[in-house]
Amino acid sequence: MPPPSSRLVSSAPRYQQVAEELQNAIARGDHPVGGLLPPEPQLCSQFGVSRHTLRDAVRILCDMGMLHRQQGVGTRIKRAQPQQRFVATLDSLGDLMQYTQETRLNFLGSRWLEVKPPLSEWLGCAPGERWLELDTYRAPLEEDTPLAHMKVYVRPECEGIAKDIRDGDGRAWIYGLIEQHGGEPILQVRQTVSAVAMPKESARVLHVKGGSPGLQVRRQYAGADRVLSISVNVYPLNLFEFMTTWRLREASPDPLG
Amino acid sequence: MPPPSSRLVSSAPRYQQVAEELQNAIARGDHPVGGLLPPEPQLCSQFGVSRHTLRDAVRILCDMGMLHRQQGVGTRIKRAQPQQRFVATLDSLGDLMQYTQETRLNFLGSRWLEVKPPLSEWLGCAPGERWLELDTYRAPLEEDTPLAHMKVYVRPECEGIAKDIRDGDGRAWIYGLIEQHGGEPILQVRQTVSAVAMPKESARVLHVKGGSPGLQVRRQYAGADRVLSISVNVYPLNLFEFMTTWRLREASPDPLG
DNA sequence: AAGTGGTCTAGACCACCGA
DNA sequence: CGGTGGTCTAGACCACTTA
Repeated sequence: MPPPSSRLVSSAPRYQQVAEELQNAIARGDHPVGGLLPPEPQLCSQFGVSRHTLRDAVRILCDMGMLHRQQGVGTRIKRAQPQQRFVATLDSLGDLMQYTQETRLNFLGSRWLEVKPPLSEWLGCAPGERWLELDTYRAPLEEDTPLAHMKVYVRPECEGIAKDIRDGDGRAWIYGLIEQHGGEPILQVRQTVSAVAMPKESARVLHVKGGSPGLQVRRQYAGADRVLSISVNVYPLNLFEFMTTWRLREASPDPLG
Repeated sequence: MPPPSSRLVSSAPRYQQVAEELQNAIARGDHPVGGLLPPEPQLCSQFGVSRHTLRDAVRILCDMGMLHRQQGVGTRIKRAQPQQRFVATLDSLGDLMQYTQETRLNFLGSRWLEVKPPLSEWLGCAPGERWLELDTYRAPLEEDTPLAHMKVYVRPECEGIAKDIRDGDGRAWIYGLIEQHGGEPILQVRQTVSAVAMPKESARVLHVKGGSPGLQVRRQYAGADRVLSISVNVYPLNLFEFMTTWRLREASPDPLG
C-alpha cells in the first residue's frame, strides 16, 4: 500500500478527501436520499482506506446532517445537501438572561390556577391542570424602575420557587431555580418573541400606557419528556432587544474567543 | 489486557468514561485552566486505554469547549466547565425566512442614500457611505394584504438586486440574492428583534395605525470581514412570532427528525 | 444467524512547534 | 532536535437490528 500522500493535488487528509468524494457522490445522486449507503467494508475497499479512516469521513457527513448511522441497520442518506448550515450557541443560557447580573428579580405575588388555552398549549398539558403562577418584575439593582414584567408558571412540586424568589436577594435565576426544585435537568429551551399591545396588568407594573407597543418573550423550559416551566416576559419599548448571531457551521470556531 | 468491560457499574463505552473522568478532574482543578494537559501517551497509560480511545475522549471535551488541541504544542485547558451548553441550529436559513414558500416579495421602490447612524452602525461602515435602499413588502401568494414591510440595504455592487426583485416572480430570497450579487458567501447572520411603535411609512404599507405595536426584525448579513447587507422587517401585531429552540448540546440529535 | 455499525487495540509515520 | 498532536492501518470483538 503506497503512503497516503504522494499525490499531486491533495494535501488534505485522506478522511477529508473521502468525505468530500462521498458528499459529491450523494449530491450527484449516486446514493439516493432515503436509501442506505453501502456497508463500511465495501466503502473501505472502494476508497482504499481503512475502516477507521472511512468512519472519520462518514462522521463528517453525519455532523453535517447528511447521513445517519444506525447500529445494526446501516448508514442512511438523510439529505443530499448539508443542513444545519448556521449554528447559534449559548454559553449555559447566560445570554438568555444576559442582564441577570445587573438587575434584580422582585416578587409581586403568586396564585394557583387551572390553566386554559393558550397557556395550556404553551405548557404542553391538558386544560384544567393546576399550575402555580408567579408574578414578578425585574428592575435595575439600585433603582426600582421596572424593566420587565414576568410571569412564571411552575408545576405544583416546584411550589418552593415562590418562597425562594420572595425571600431571596433578587439574584435568583429562573433557569437555576427550575432545575433545582424540579430535580430534573432542562434539556431544551424554546423561546418565542412577538409584539404585544401592553396588557393592563403589565402596563401598571411597568408604568407605561396600556396598549402601547411591547415585546413579549415567552420561554418554555423542557426536560426529557415534558415542559417543566414557562416564563412570559413583557418589555416596554426601547428597553430590550433580543439578538442572536448565527455562524456558518464550517467557519472557524468562534474567532472572538 | 482484560476486555474493556467486566466492570461492575459502567456499561458506557470506555471513551465516554474517560471523558467523564477527565472532565471531573478538570472541574476539580487537577488541571488548571490555561495550563496544558499531560501528553496523550501519559494519559493513555494513566487511564489504561489506547491512544485512539483517549483521543475520542479528548475530542468530546474539545467539542464542549473545555479543551483546545494544538499540534506541536499540547492540549490546553480552556474552561473548567463545559461551555456552549445550548445550541440552536438553522437549516440553511430556512427558518429565518420560514414562510418564503407561501408569500411573495413585492417591490415598492429604491433610492440611493448616504447612511447615517444608526444605520451606519448596523452596516458597520462610516457615516456618509452610499448604499442602496430597497423598499419592499411581503404578502401572501394569492392576496395583497401585506404581512411585513421590509427595507434592504445593499452595497453599490449589488445594485442589480433591485432589478431582480422588481422583475422577479416574488419568490426571491434576500439571502440568496446577496450571495449571488455580492459574489461573497455569507458567513454570519445576526438577528435583532425588538418592539417598535409602527413608523408612519410602515403603517401605510401595512394598513395599520401609526404608532401601534409592531415587531422589528433586523438582520445583518456578514461575509468574511464586512457587512454585506442588512434587512429591516416590520411586522404588525399578531402576524408574526419568532421562535428559537435551544437544545442541550449533549442531548440526542433532534428527536423530532 | 448474518450483517450492520460501535468500540478498542497496537503500532506506525507525519506535520508542526519550540528550544 | 525532541516532543506534541494529526493521521492512518490492520485486525479484533461487541451490540444491535433484521429476518
